[in-house]
Amino acid sequence: MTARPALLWFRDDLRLSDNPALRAAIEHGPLICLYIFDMSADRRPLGAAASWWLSRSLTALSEAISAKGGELLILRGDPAELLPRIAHEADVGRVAWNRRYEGAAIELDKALKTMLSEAGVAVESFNANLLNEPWQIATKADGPFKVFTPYWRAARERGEPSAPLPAPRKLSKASLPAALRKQALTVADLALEPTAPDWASGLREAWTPGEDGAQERLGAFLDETIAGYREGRDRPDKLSTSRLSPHLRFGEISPRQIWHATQAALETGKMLGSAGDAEKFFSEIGWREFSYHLLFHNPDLATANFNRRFDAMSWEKDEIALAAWQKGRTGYPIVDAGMRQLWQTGWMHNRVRMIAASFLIKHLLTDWRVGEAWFWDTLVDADPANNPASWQWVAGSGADAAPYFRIFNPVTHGEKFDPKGVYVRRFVPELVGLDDKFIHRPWDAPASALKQAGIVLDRDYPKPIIALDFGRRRALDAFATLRSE
DNA sequence: TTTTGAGTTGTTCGA
DNA sequence: GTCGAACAACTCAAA
Repeated sequence: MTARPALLWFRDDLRLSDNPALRAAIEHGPLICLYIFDMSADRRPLGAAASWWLSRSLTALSEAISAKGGELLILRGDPAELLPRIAHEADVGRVAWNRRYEGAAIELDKALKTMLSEAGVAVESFNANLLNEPWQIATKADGPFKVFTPYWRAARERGEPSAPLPAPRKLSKASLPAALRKQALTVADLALEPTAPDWASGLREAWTPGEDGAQERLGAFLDETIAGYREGRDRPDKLSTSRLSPHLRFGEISPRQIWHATQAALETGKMLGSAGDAEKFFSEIGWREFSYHLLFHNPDLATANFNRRFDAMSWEKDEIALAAWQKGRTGYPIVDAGMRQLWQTGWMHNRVRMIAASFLIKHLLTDWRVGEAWFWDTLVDADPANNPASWQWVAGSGADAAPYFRIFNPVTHGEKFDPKGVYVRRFVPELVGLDDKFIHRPWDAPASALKQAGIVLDRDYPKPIIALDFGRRRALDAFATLRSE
């Protein structure tokens, strides 16, 4: 009698190394590797850019599994219906997965655990994607943290994260019943990549989705980029960030792996960065952890104000201004460069995300959820925790939020963080010839400078869609109404 | 229970 | 150009 197969359900953990569910599953007999493209309306669907990434990442995963003798089974539908059926048809004895933290995903996983257990299937779940489970970090009063610094201090006091697991050398392949095999899809069948029009060329140039691509990027970051990270991370004109966010989003690399690789590079002296650079990098990983902590304790983080006082806010609904922001035609070069970088590459530098988000929320007085939804659709790293937590932070409705009177000035920020306009010129080519002095405020440029650059305002590049002092004043007044009393 | 120190990422104004 | 102060209280987390 042969052992019943074990089923590994891949979700946001598209890797073979440091994958605890995978390790648990291969200990018992033949293996079924499964990915389900979730079609249920109960879960938030992926945005377009993330769908593109998923397509590439699944291809990479499928190839990596095949290279080790296994096979990735891809299906489409509702996991609540599919998983119990597969377990039954394939006589699965054990199911393993790595945990997710969105409210709807937790609900689904709980329900499945019950269903499968009642059907005589052993179910195991693991932490693969966080240094600490959200519930493992708590205040002395046993509550959730609402401020990053004490959260991160408490997390650090738990000590070093455990060592990452190696990838299995070989994978076995369970035989599938014919009925199930007939439903198997290829990645191409999922049709996640755009065709007409094909808007993904900039994404293909910028990224290599998949576990190998993630490890390469980490290696390059630790070999070179991390030097000066502490200050350099704020400079969009330099490639000074890790750009690991989409790899983390899909679990192609784990924070444990990042932590230990960074620590090892630091200790062997191979790294150009200082201990201070590494510490800053760790704290950015910490912000991701904090966002998951917030999401776990506030499942409606993407839809409801963390600070309920903001429910009384009356936002503007200006479709024309919103479209200008989305297309990168606000007339503020740093905002427009960011929004176009997002559109072209599926990613935006963190500093510019804050500037662009602040502009939408404060100067255009737009509900943060509108911006969150746009980023969700256009970011390859659109993350269920980071994205809403960060938008709420900028809005002032979130945990540990900036005081309401902090309204980023896109001109000052541009001049501070992109002093030569290198970033602006990269993504707003119509301003290429404009003098550095006016690159962040073309409307101030004298006629001669515009003429020399071959720019006619409102023909080649828009005049500002809103005056900064007007927008700032309006936002301050609107936010003032939310104060107590 | 009360107190105390502290809190990612800012802006503007006036000396 | 540079620097400090004002902005406006508020909430969190621990002692």
